[in-house]
Amino acid sequence: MVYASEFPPFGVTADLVVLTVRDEALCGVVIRRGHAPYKGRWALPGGFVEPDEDLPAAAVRELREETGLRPGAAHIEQLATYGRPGRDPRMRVVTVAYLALAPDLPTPSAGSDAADARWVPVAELTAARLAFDHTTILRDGLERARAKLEYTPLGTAFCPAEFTVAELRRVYEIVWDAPLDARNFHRKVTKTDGFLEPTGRTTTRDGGRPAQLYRRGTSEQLHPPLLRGPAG
Amino acid sequence: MVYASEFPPFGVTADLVVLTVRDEALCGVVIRRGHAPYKGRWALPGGFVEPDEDLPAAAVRELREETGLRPGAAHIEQLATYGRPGRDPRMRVVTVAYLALAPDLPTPSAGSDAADARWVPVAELTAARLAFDHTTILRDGLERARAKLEYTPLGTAFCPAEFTVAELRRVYEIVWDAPLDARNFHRKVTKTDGFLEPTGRTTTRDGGRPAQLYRRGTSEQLHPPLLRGPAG
DNA sequence: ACTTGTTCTCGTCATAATGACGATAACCAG
DNA sequence: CTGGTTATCGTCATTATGACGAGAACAAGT
Repeated sequence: MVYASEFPPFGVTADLVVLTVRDEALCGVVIRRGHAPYKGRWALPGGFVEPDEDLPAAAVRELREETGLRPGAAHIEQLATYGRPGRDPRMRVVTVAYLALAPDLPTPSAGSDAADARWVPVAELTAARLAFDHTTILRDGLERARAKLEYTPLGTAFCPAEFTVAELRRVYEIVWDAPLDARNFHRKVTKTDGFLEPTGRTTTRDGGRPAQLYRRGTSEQLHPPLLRGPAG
Repeated sequence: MVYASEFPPFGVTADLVVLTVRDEALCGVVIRRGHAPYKGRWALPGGFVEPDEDLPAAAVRELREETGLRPGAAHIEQLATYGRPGRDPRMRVVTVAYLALAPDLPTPSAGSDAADARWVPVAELTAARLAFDHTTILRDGLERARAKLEYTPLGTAFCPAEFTVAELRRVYEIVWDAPLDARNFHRKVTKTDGFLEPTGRTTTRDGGRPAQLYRRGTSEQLHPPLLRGPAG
């Protein structure tokens, strides 16, 4: 690999907005920074892309190294890229941000690098002053996640492999921070082709009458979408 | 600016998918490459980001330098970032791609760098073998543009400042490559709040009965969206 | 002046999707 | 067996959509 002198060298990092729904709140992963700059501040997990590493691979690697999460269950997609000069005081860095949506997994064992990784409710994170421009990245990730629930079945990425309609509805209510009518939601998700696939099994883990268990269907898009209010 | 040795240096470019509607076809800008690699092949306009330049600024600069287009009229947004190792045979390059939607402007005067910039129908471009992974980037840009027409008023970015409903409908038909019912389309766009703003003036440039002229409204999102068929 | 061709714009009707909400089913705990 | 809880189905009014009829308002030609 030759590095010509004709082009300015940039550092490139892959950072992640990792979201889950736990304890009735939408939470994101942050890690406590161990050294300057922004020492002691919360930051999104991430790090430099290696010389021969693909960008999605770097995101997955950082997710595993810094949070201990297995990428298998999570949905990961590219979010956006941030490169404002001065956003890293040390040098010119371009950050390719990824958005990961995961079911509620146990907090990673504080082994390896993941020592200070934590799930924190996003309400606290958006109010806090994160390192670098990570507050902006987090906000963009949140808006992307909220929008994606409208026209894709990705709400299921927050659920375990098998889940009930009510559990999926709680996901929507928590991510959108708005109450939904249980009966209309049930009608919508069960009648939209390809959204849910019944397993035949039932569960009573939510109390009350037993609920059907579903897994995610095959479609990538919802037709028609499940829209938030006109305020959206 | 210090370049620590601890991180691998990347080249960073800003490339553009520039789309317009002209002569009843969706067209994109390509330039003919003057030197290796891919000498003589069509490529998307773009180039290296400068050491103290913001990413959107680099995209706007490249657009102006390589195509002579004034960024004022166009809509520009970040598309995605491409960084697969080996995508540029010379060195490791990460490309931040931008999507630009512009009204039909005259072909740039073949002055400056824009000597070999051309508008080419996207049907030809997607079939051609563009330089690097630019075919992939172009496809992603096309899909983004098609999707954005559904739930934003960005179809107006392809129109001049004042336009008729029929002209906007032609944009939709050409971008989606599907016929639309003129009467239903008219009802939809004129009754969706914030989509169009009447100017009071009329025109007969399309022949037939004079048509109202509109400009773009203030809303950023369409509620409800203007969906393509369930085929998605 | 009148006809013809064109496009614009409004209206009608059936169907589909949505929001609001009643009612029943099926479990658990006491 | 009673009351509490949640799941699921159904009803009804409202809204959005797709298909299409019909008149309005121009230009061009006769």
